[in-house]
Amino acid sequence: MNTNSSYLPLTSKDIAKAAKVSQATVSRVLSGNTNVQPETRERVLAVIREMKYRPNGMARAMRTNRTGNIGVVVSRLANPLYPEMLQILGQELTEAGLRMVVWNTDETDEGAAASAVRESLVDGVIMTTATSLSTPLYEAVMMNAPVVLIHRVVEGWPCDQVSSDNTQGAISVADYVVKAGRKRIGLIEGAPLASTIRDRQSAFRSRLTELGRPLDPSLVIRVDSFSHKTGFDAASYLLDLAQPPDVMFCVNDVIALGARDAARARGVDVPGQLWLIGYDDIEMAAWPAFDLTTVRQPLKRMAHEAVALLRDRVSGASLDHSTVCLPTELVIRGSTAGHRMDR
Amino acid sequence: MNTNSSYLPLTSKDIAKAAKVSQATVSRVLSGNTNVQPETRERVLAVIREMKYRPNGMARAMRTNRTGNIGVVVSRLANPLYPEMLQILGQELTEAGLRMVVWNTDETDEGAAASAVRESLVDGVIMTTATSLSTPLYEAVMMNAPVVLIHRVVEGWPCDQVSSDNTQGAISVADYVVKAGRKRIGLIEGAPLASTIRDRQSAFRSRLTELGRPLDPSLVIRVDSFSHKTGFDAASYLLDLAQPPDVMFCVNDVIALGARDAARARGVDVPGQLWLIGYDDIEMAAWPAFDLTTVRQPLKRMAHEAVALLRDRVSGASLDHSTVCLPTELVIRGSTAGHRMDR
DNA sequence: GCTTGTCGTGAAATCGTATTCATAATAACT
DNA sequence: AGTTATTATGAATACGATTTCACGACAAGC
Repeated sequence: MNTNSSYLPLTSKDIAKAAKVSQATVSRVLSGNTNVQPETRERVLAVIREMKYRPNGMARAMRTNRTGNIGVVVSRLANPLYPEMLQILGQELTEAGLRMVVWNTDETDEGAAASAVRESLVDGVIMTTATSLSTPLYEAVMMNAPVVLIHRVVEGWPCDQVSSDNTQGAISVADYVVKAGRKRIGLIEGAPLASTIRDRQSAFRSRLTELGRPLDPSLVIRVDSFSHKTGFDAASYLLDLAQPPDVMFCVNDVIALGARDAARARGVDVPGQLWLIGYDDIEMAAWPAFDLTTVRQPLKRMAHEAVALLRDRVSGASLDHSTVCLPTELVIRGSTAGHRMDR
Repeated sequence: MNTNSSYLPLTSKDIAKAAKVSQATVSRVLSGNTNVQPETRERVLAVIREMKYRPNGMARAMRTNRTGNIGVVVSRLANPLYPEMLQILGQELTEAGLRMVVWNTDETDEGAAASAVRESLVDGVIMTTATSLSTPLYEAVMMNAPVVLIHRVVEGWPCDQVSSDNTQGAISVADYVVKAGRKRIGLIEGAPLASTIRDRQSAFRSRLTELGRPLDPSLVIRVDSFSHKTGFDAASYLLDLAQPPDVMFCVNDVIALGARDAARARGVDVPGQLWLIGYDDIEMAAWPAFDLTTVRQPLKRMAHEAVALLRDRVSGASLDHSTVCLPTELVIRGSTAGHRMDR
C-alpha cells in the first residue's frame, strides 16, 4: 500500500546492517556524544555517506521530545516591520540550528500557534502580537508552554518578555518637537491594545503635558488599523483642517509613510509646512521618497535576546521569567528639517 | 530526570483509562474516520475536553509519515515581493491545514530546505529561489522529494513548476514604450540566473529588436543584486549620462523604486522627463510616492496552484509533473503619464 | 436454524530513533 | 595475578500515536 516510490526509505537499521553494527551504534555515531571506536565510526559514516542516509527527523523528535521548530507569530506581514523582524529572527534561529514556522494572524487569533506548542509540533513560540485580549495564548502561557513575547508585551503575564522602551522613545519625540518650537502638534494614534502603541501615545501625551504644551484634541485622530491607506486618510483629514498641525507624530512608520504621501498628494511641503515623525525605523523610512525622522527599535538585539530566552526556556532551565526592555534611538532625517537635538 | 513541570504530559492512554476504553478507541475517536459507537465517542470526547488533552503531533507525524509542515524558501525578505508571497502562501496553507516554515536564503543556498524534506521534517517545499545552480535542491528533486517551484522555475527539472509569463509581461512593456514613441529606452537588468529576470530582460530585448528599435547598449546597466540602493545607483548612473534615457524599464519593482528615488534626488521629473516601469506590482508600487507603472503577477492564483500541486504530490498521487504558466497584466500608473494602451 | 456479514472494540504490532541495560573485552590498579 | 574500572557494543525498551488483527455480538439471508 505504500506509494510507489517514496524517495529514500532508509532507516538506521539499514545502515546498521550494511555496516555490520547494531542500530544503536549507528545512532551513537549520529549523535556524536557517546563513545564509539574510531574505526567503527568511520565505517558507519562511510556507509551513511555512500547510501546518502538521513535520519528521520520525526522519529528523532518524538524520542527526544524536541522538534527544532520554533513558531513565530506576526500580526501583519504587510507592515514591513514584520518582515524585518522575521528576517532577523530567522537568522538568529538558523544560527541556533532551529527552524522558523511563521503564522501571520492579520490581527485575528493566535490560537493556531498556541495549539501547535501544545501538540509538540513546535518547541516554543515567539510572539510579536500579544495583547491582553489574547486568550488562547494566555492559556498556553499559564500552562507553562515555552512562549516569549517580543515587541508587544503584556504586563503581568508569567513568561519571558522582550521589548524596547516605547515610553522613552515617545518622550524623546515629544522633547524634540517642543524644543524645536513646533506649535500645532498633531498625533495619529491607534487603538491602545498593543503595548507598543499604548505606551507610545500615552507617553507622548503626558510628556507634552509635562512640558506645558498639552495636545490639542482636535489635532489627534485615531486609526483603526495600521496601513499606508489609514495613515494617508488620517493625515489627509488633519491637513484639511482649517488650522492644520505643523508637525505630526505617527505611532508607527507605515502610518507615517501614508501621511507623507498625503502631504505629497496635497502639495504640502515636508518639512517646510509640516514636520513628520514616525516610529520603528523600517528600512523604507530612510528612502529619499520619505526620508523620515523616526524612532529606531534595536531589532537585532531584541531578536537575539528573545531567541536566547526561548532556548533556555525550552531546555527546561526553569529560571524566573525575564523582562528585558532595551533603549531606543531617535533618528533624525529630512522630514523634520535637520533641527538636531543638542547632544 | 524529566524537567520539573512539563506543561501537560497527557497521552491517549490516560484518556483511555479515564474513559474506560482502549487506547485504540481514543485514537479512533480522534481521527474520526473509523466507526465508533456514538455514545462511546461522546464519552471519550467529554474526557478529552475535560482533561484538555491534545494529541502529540510528533508521534502522529511519525506514524503517519506526515508532519503538516510545508517549507517555503524565499531569497530576500527585504524585497517586499516575498513577504507578499509569504502572506498569500500562508493563507493558502492555513486553509489546507498546513503550517509554513520559512527559510530566507539571502541568495545563498537552499540546502537547509532540501535537508529538511529528506529528514521528513517538512512534507514538502515550495521554492521561490530556484536557479539552475541550486545543487542541493536539484538533488532533492531528483530523489523525487515533493518540491514545487514557484515564481522562479528551471526548465527541465522533473518537478511541478508554477510561474507567470515573464516573457509576455516584458513584451507588453516593450510594445507599450515603443507605441508611446519613447526614443531612448533604458534598461536596468540583473544577472540572468533566475528565470524571472532572464525571461524579462531577454524578451524585452528581442521584442524591441523585432520592433525595429533595438536597445542601445549604452543605456543598459546591470545590477548585481536587487535592492533599493542598487536601483538608485544604477538609475543615477543612467541619469547622469550626457544623453540619459527617456524611459527606464527595471527588471523588478524594488529596483524601480530605487530608480524613482534617484530621479527625485536629481530633480528629474517623472513622467515629464523620464518614464519609469517596474515589474511585479508590489503593494508599494501603487503608493503616491511612486505611482509606478508595472507588470502584475497573479500571485494569488500562483500560490493557490502551487499549494494544490504540492498537496497532490505529498499525498502520493504520482501524476506527471505539471508546468503552469499564468498570464500577467500591465498596470499603467502615473510614472508613465497615462498614455494608455488602446483597448 | 445455520451460515455469512457487519459493527464495535481491545490487544498487539508498528513507525525510526535515542537510551538503558547487560556483557565481553581490555586497561588499570593493588 | 587477581580485582576493579572503563570502554565498545548489541539486545531490548520507550516515545505516543495509528493501524492491523482477532473476536464477540448481533443482523441479515437462505
